Amino acid sequence: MPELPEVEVTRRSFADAIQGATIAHLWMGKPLRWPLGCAPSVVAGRVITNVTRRGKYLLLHLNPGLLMVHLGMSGSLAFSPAGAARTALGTHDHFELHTSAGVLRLTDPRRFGAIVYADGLSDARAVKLLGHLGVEPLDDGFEVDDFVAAMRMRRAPIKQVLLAGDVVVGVGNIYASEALFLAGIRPTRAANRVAPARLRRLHAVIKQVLQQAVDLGGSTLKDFKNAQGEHGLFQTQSRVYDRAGEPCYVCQSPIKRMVQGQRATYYCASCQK
DNA sequence: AAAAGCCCCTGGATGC
DNA sequence: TGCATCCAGGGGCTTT
Repeated sequence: MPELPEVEVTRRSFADAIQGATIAHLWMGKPLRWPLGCAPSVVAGRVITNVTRRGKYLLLHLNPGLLMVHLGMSGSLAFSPAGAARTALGTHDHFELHTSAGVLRLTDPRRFGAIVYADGLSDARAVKLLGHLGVEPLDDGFEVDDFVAAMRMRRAPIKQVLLAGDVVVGVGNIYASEALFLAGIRPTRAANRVAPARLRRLHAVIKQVLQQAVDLGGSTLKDFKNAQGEHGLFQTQSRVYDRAGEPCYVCQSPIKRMVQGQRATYYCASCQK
């Protein structure tokens, strides 16, 4: 589910509401991808000072401490303001953070998601999850010359390099296919065999497509909703993702589907070289 | 160092 | 209707 746009849309949908709140109680249901890393009672009484995002991780900054939230493939968060009615816990609800401002709940059927506590960003547990991440594509630090240089060092298929997240973060399976289409690059092409001019174009369209997706509230393929329960609209704008056999909007040839690294890739064989 | 596979898990869609 | 198979927004870990 959640790539950078969905995670960012989720963040914006509850960050202001929960900022400044005091944690009353943390509840964990079935095990997620990793253990929380502390006793749930450890965070009780702490204040949530801010909610930020790094790649596809949401970071709840506590005073003191840090809760790293990852939505995996099927996770979503829901925020219920204090006093508002909320549904009973369901089979797939595996985390709740009760605060003075309301309750933040994680629903994650597949349980690839995670909630991990660290003492701070320099804590080993945070470094392990965040330390290797590449640059943020929507920040000023996403510099075109650095991007081109980094891609020129990699021999793997360019789509896999995008997904790996160590050059640039947040580009997942949907937006990798979309960006490569917009840049006219075949997903299987070795990154170091892509002409610099096309890499520069790729740099531009990564920013463009991610920003567009954020503006549209993300992609809702099956079940994505932000923390206010609203779904996204980007999927209606996708040029290639999930369009196998349908005509390319540019040249009318049928969009192709293939598998790279156990993930589906969509592309136009005519527009992408 | 980098690349390629392997899993973790559940549910929905599809096919026989 | 029932059962088997395939597929799904991720990514750390292990092996080459």
